[in-house]
Amino acid sequence: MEKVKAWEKKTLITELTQGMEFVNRLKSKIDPLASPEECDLLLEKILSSLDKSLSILNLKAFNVIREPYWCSKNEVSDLDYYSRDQGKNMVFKKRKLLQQWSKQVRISGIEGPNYDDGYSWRKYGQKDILGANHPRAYYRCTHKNTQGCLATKQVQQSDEDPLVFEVTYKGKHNCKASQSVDISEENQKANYNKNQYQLQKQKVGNQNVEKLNIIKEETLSFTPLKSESEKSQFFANSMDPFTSPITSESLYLPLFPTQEEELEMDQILQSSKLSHIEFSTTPTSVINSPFCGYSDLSVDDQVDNIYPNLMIDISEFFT
DNA sequence: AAGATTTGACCAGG
DNA sequence: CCTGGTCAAATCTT
Repeated sequence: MEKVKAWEKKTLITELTQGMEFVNRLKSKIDPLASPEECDLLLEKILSSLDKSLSILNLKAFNVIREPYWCSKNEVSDLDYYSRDQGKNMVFKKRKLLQQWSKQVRISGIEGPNYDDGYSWRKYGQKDILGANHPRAYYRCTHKNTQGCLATKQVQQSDEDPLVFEVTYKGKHNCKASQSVDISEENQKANYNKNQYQLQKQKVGNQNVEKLNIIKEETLSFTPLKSESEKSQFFANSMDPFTSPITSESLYLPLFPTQEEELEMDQILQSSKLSHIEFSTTPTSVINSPFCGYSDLSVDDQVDNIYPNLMIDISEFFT
């Protein structure tokens, strides 16, 4: 127990210190020589540090607040940034961006990309990606033509772990079908079971029987990725605690706790006074969140709204 | 026959 | 010119 607390404390301090450093670096970058890309990257790093810190405090508020999945329209978000006009003067600009976010899905078996996430997709392309062992598949919402739904997703098998599929969603569903989709927890379980059944059916049909169970689905990032360069950086840096973007499971993955530490951490979480809270580690719970993107409420207000009886005592992290 | 997938061609951005 | 994303004709599946 104490060991994990020490580890949490150390990580928390590291993250906050890191965040401060990024803020200072950003502060020094806001001069005529800094590029908007540099500033964007630093901002993402700052948010990442704060998010990780919150995760360590067992308070994943940002994962709920920043989750764009539940928005009903295919909105584009504005990215504010500084650029230069032709006279090389710094000017303030807004860029329209299609919101996108990614997650990783771990399964067993070879049918990973076909797992059921509650929406119906139509594959429209596949591409070999430079430096990747596996091709990237492109899907769009089945209802694009009938209802003009612009949601798309990309699925790519991980190089490091063939059981992991990286899924990047772009845009949000505005089709009727998606709005009526019930992605409650029970329904998700049903989807998983259905998936398992289909996998087994297919494999048996191929005379290649093996145990096919969905081991785990884990959301690694629901962060809206604001540019292609950041997106490519996400995967490149996803195991780097200092450059990876905000991740809902960043508490675990980038910091490489030992198995023993992970086990103890689970015990802590289970015995914790916060353990009754269901955190949004899958779209299942996230999707029922009343929040959509950023709101005018402060973080405190939003947390209070989600968990009205939540009392957080962080002193134990510093004992 | 209708809908979904495959795959080479095309296109835009860097 | 290279790369990633999309298109669309051919093919496959239901």
